[in-house]
Amino acid sequence: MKDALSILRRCKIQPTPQRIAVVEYVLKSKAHPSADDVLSYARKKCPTVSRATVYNTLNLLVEKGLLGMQTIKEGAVVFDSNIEKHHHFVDSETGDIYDIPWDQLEVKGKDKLKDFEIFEFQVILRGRRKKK
Amino acid sequence: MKDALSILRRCKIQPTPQRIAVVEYVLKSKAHPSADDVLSYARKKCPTVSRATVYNTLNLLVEKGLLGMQTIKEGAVVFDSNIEKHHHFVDSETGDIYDIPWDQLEVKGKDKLKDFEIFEFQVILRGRRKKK
DNA sequence: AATTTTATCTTGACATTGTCTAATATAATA
DNA sequence: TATTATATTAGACAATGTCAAGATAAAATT
Repeated sequence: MKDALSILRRCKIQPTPQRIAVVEYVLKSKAHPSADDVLSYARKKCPTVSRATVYNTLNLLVEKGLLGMQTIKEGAVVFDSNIEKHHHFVDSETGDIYDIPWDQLEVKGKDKLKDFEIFEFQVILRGRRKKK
Repeated sequence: MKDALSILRRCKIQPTPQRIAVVEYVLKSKAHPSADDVLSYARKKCPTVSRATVYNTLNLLVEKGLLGMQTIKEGAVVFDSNIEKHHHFVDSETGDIYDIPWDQLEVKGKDKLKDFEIFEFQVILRGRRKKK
């Protein structure tokens, strides 16, 4: 029940060869592919698939909750005159970014991550800023 | 002692009108400007300043530790077939992204952030993956 | 089956973010 | 002043993403 076709059907997304190619790759991959990675793969199965279709399909999958989307990679950067360590809160509506003082949050459990040597970390929160 | 000129001198960055314009804006702004925001402002003071110079200067400031840099905004996105909640670890050398199971980390203190209504959050860690 | 309607795809144009190079300008040094 | 080193510029380029218009295909209706 994990083939691309039935996944699409189950989510009421009309299956097409293009969408199947996208889903096959993206839902199996344990890496974190970029849209362009997906495009490259999809073109192997479906050489005429267009960039727009890949983007549309990925967005569809995200809307349906089948796929997560993370803005971790570089590509759009903002600068921060506050060079104290701090966390960030992003207003989902406006995109505004607020600094959260470092000592307001505590992250426990990092020392249990044996596979990783941690240079730095931060908490990113998203939501809505309350009006005063 | 907080004017752009002395800041640049103190850090042994040769002051130029272009750099001063960049520093003035970026070190005072409490918002989180993008490179393009900085460019726009810098051109008010220094109409001929080029995109390259702004980028160069921002990178210089980051290298010297005068400025923080965050990749929070959208612009380059990766997708994630793991739709369970989880945190992320980014390998600083390779750029590889690893999922950290949700229950491995705990973030305390969120309820003290009275000004914000939190829809979601995650911890982003950066460092080096240990080889086995 | 034929036609209309609807959904999907493609192409190509465009915007944004960022890097790079070659040429020029400026400053520092001898 | 002549030389050298450092900064700046313009423009080309690449990557990521959005959008609109027309072409295609599928579904629904008659």
